[in-house]
Amino acid sequence: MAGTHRTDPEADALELGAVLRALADEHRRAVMVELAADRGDSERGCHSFDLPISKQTQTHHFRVLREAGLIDEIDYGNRKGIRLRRADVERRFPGLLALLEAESVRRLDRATGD
Amino acid sequence: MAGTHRTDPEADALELGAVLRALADEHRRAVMVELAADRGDSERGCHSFDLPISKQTQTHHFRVLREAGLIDEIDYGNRKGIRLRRADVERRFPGLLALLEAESVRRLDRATGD
DNA sequence: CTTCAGGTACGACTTGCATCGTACCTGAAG
DNA sequence: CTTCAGGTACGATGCAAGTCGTACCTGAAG
Repeated sequence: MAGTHRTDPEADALELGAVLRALADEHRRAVMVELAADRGDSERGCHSFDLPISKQTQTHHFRVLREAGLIDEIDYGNRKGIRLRRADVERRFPGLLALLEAESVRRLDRATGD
Repeated sequence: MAGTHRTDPEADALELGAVLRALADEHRRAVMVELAADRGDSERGCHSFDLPISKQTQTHHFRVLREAGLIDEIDYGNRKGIRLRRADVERRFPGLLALLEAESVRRLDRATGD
């Protein structure tokens, strides 16, 4: 628990434009859909999303999500942790995470039986 | 009432990605914020949004909104009408329009007293 | 120490897209 | 008919952004 938390914008300073631009990208949205569906809000390694892109690009995407105020990045020096800012996002944009969670269900439905 | 309605995707075929990409643009989001705030859902001319862009670009933006399934375009040949697909959007993405309406309130607050 | 995996910084490349110029269409008004 | 405003089609342009290559840093394991 020696991680340094990096939280960019304050809770009530989140801008809708930045959030929507962040969610417009397919890979970033995939990350947010997974995070929104995990009700436990467990800290996740950025390696656990299986993104089909290079690690430099992943760094870029997680930075965008952090600067939009959607996630925290916990820096362990060597590793990095990702955590959804559920309370802040839900307070500023109530219902947004529910939309992403619904998308998760929709994807699972498409995966099993169509 | 001789307008030809142009409705692109069916109600349950709206894709979250297309919707978020459409809302990521500042001008398109301004249009949607106004539409979401108008509970009367009156048909509006695309001239009534005071967008600081050329008419060709406006044509482009309204096309994106229509293809995303957010609005209908009523073609009068000479003119054009814009109408929010409130019921369809609300059924497919419950809470989304509320987020946009909240943004409208936030903008009004910023305009009057900060 | 060396080695290695995870992550970042910087730069280059490429794609997407917002924007507009030109030309054309449509319907209404003179 | 002509004129004009609203709208579209097509192409060109400029900029933002996603992507990756190279190099470097950090901490853990041998």
